Amino acid sequence: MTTIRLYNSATRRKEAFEPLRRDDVRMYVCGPTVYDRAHLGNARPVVVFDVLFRLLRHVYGPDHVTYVRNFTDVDDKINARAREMQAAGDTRDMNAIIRMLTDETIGWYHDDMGELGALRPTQEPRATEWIGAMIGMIGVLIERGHAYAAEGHVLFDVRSFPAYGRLSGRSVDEMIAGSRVEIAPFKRDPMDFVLWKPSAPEEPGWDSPWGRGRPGWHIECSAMARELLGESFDIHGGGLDLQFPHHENEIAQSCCAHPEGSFARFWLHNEMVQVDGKKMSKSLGNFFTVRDLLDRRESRVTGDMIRFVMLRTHYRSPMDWTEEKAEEARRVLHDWQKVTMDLVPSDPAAFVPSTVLIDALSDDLNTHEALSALMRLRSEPQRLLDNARAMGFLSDEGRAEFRDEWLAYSSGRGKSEVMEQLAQDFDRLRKDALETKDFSKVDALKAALLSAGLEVRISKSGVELEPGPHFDPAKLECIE
RNA sequence: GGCGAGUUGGCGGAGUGGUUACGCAGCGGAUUGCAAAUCCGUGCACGGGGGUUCGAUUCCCCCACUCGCCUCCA
Repeated sequence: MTTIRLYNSATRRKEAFEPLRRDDVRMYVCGPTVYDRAHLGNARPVVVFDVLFRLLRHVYGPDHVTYVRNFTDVDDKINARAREMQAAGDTRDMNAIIRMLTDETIGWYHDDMGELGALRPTQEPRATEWIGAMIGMIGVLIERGHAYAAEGHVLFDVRSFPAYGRLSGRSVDEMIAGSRVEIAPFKRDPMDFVLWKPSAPEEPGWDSPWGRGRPGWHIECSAMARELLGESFDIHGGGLDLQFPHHENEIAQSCCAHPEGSFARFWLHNEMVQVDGKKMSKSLGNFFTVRDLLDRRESRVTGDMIRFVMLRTHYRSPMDWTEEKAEEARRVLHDWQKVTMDLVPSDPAAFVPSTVLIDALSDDLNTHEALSALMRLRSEPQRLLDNARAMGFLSDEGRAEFRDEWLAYSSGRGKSEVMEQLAQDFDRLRKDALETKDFSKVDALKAALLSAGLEVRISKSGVELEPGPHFDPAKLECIE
């Protein structure tokens, strides 16, 4: 049996992973707040934890892993976006706008993350569908003396939980000393955080023992994790920027409401995506969305390419998105597509992944090494295909798209009479030139073909044309 | 200011107490009218200082720099 070793943020060590129950490995990952297209930073944990999900399924069996990732569909940023839309002339009431906005954003998210080769989690709960569980948990926290109501709010009393700050390695006193936030006057302690807050009449709100209001951000994960995974489960993942305060608060809420459980045993945090050495974030405005990248016609970026670039960097290191990395990914993936084009993927149930691949991934998700292992499999295309697919690359859709384009624009095989004609014309031109020693016409045509991204293969038996990594059909039209 | 992570060849990026992954680029060769593609070969490294050690890029200490969190954020 493969032993998976994972770096546990809670202990700051790489530890051998042993699930609580081998027949039900449980993982929770913080999902997006749905008010906008996912940017590249949002995509990183999706890809990273997708790899972990796949690895767990491989080791423990596909039916023995439960992966929960939430959608935050109640949040001040969503409310703010709805108000913006009203200001821009949308006449619907706020709740109607929000419903449309969150539904649409979730659809986009599924589309975009699907193109990155990410499997859907086992469950994707929406916060608004679990408000009752949140209210219940808040009630328990008040009963147990870990929370208090004040001016329509309910606050968590951080002083009631001695372990507060342990995950992120800080103490309440130090944080207060270095605090730069304004402190609401009704807080007993400056670090106390909101479990429930009142809603204005037009804002989304739910009736509760503390009046009409909405949950604070952190309680949803605690409540949904408890409902769907139980008081104790195996893995909790998310971006490093969530470690404090979000995950710290989740631990406080869950452990105080359910002291009989241990909440998550392994905490995994992925590092940030950077642009020009700075974290990509919405607040800095230096972000671009996955969809921007996929739709930018001239760069022709595919989901596989984004996935490749993501996994080329270890998940605990910051990752810079650069043109050079995208190009490397393009070149490698084009090659993989080409050499596996005519093969049929093995039945995933019967296929045994490469030991090197599994060993690499089992060592705290060394995806870089795993990709190197795939590259070394190039001389065995069937194994390359099957192993690459196990890593989420070379999907059926991507392969079909590649194959169609390749056949349409290569000579000698496939369905392209135009390209065949072009190759023959080129060959005749070249043979003439060999007689006359005047290569100017041949060189001009060759340069044009190459600049369209075609590979021009000249041999004694003739000329072959094939699309290369940078092939662009649009450029072909200029060629006479 | 507090806490944490990092600094590897031209670039990206693993890893290891001794024999230096891998990819790209570069260089040389085969091939070609010249190329492209392909194949073969090849040079280049571990931020600075001190310590432990027979031996450190790898362990320890100090310094410098970079990044992140401490406020919404994946």
